[in-house]
Amino acid sequence: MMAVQDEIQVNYLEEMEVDQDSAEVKEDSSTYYVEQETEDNDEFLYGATEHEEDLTAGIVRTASSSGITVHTRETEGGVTEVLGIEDDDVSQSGKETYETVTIVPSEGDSGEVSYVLIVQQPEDEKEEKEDDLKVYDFDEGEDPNVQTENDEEIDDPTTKRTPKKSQTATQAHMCNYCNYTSPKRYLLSRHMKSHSEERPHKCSVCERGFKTLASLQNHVNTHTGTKPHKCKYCESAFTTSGELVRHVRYRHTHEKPHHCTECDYSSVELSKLKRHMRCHTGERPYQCPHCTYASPDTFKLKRHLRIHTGEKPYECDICQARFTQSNSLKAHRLIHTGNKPVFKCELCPATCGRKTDLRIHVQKLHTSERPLKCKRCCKAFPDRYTFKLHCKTHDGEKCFKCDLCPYASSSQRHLESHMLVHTDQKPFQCELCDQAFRQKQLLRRHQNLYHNPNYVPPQPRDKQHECAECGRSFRHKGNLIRHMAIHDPESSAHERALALKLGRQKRIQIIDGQEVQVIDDDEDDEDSETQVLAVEGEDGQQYVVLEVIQLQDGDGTEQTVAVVGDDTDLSNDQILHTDTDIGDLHDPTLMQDLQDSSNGVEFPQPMVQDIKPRTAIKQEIVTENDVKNCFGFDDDDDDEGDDPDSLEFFNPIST
DNA sequence: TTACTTAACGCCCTCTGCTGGCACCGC
DNA sequence: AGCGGTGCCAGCAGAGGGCGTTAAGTAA
Repeated sequence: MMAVQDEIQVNYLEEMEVDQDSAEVKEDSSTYYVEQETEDNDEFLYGATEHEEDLTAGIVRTASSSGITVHTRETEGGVTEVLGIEDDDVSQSGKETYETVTIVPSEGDSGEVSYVLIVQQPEDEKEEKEDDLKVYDFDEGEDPNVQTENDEEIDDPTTKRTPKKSQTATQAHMCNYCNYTSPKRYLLSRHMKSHSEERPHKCSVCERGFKTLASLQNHVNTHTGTKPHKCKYCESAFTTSGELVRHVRYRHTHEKPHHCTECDYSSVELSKLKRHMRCHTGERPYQCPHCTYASPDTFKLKRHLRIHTGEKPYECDICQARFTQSNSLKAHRLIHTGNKPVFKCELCPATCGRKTDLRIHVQKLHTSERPLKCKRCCKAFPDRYTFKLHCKTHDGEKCFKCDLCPYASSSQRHLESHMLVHTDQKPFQCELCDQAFRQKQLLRRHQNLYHNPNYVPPQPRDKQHECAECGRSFRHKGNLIRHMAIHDPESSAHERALALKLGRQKRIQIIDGQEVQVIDDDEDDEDSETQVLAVEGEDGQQYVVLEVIQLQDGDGTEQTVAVVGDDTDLSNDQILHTDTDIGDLHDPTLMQDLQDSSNGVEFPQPMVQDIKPRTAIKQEIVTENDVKNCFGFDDDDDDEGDDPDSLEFFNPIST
């Protein structure tokens, strides 16, 4: 800090300091932030206004804050030069106060380079200012210890040096270390204690020292628990009367004399209002040394620094998880206690664990900028929730109808897949052979079967559907339902109706004068294995039933037929070409997809298309006897030997 | 000169809101 | 299997409340 002294001797006008790290320009107790320059040359300006102009000599910037405007210039060498400082109030009054300043590098004790800002006063003000300064001038012959303290005070960015402008040189008693003056000698004497680190009044309990007897007495009271100032509204008690008064204002009278001029905020303490004002000005005096974050107060900076230090002072006593903030721990603890609050949505049955999540829920599901239109029926809905509710009304309804044939589906995806039949497109081409498919899963299954030697078909499922009457178990719910008819023969029609109502769809029906239900599968189970049936055709050839379709006779009556496949070249006119070949039977997942996508397809007549070896499916009318003969059908599936789920059994290649 | 009051600083706390990662679920 | 929607959770920051401490003002 001797550099300061030297400069003061030469050009003793007014000293300011610019710390290199924060580029912080301080004048007395007010702090003006000129600019912050980080390692990556990002620049931050904490001021109400900013002006930047490129000049050949460098970049000139203007930053304003708290009624003071600071003009700086960055030269080519990266040196920031403060050109001048303006008092906005004075400037507005028309009085020119533009000052010339220079920045002098100064090496501090810590090794960090600071800058001393020397402000050049205009000549006409200089004399008057110097007269004033004489009043507060430092005595060069002061005790060197005292001088050191003063240096530390200047180095400390939090140190305030508040001149009392109202005080004049006519007051008799003046402090030699600061601008304090007092008409009373004792007051100055008392004030001088603030400059001294001497603490003559020692606590007998903890040996801590205090400057005044009153301070010691208050401290001793903390040891003894003596709190003489008791609140008349509650049980609280305090060591000083000031604490009690403030407490009463905070807790009981809610008297808030300090009002914000920008908003309706008011506070008990002025310091709180000052802190509050930073949210209006955007002032962030506390710069993080590790990143670009700057905080409006010390606590936030301290809290923020934990990110860099990794400090997590809050530990869960149950699971030892650690947190940087106390409230994070508090929220975490609720997981263990089970006392999680439940925030119920007023607009739907949804509940959330936290208020903020409920708000997001309402935002996402119950607010929408524009109405949502149902693609199926074109109705519009105000938000996502009502839209989703509406969509459920379409469940089971085949809203997606083909324009070229009577096909209808409950899903847009299925309709799109179906349309490939009309366009004869097969977008999924096998890269290892010339096979192509209409569906992605068909290609995948094909590649597994023919190009992947490591492919292992999934295991058949357990028999999870048990009859409550006799204890027999079935793999498929449909079989159980059918089985239940044994116990109550009169209920079959009702059960079928119920099954249909529940959305379960019959996979195979043999129409031969009378309806025979062969097998159902679990529509509600995505993992359900496909019911694959084998039948024997009129030519004695065994066929595998791949799918069941509805046909219309000439008289308009519907007939259900089974689509079957074999491993032979087919030349029958009534051949339904699909992407499926016999190998499909190895892949139950694929078969499920196939049946899902073809279920309910209404073909006015069979479609005859190109036939390729191993990709042709022969369509046959199969009879009940065909099926029964083929299966040795005994009306249940609890025997592995005749289990229609058994792919091996139904694989025509293996037979 | 003393004792009390007031102002100011600073620390710690809570409440709140936003964000992003993650897991789960349904399509 | 992939993807989007959704809820849960941790991390983090903004804002403000409450109080301990100290210094300055002031009346007795």
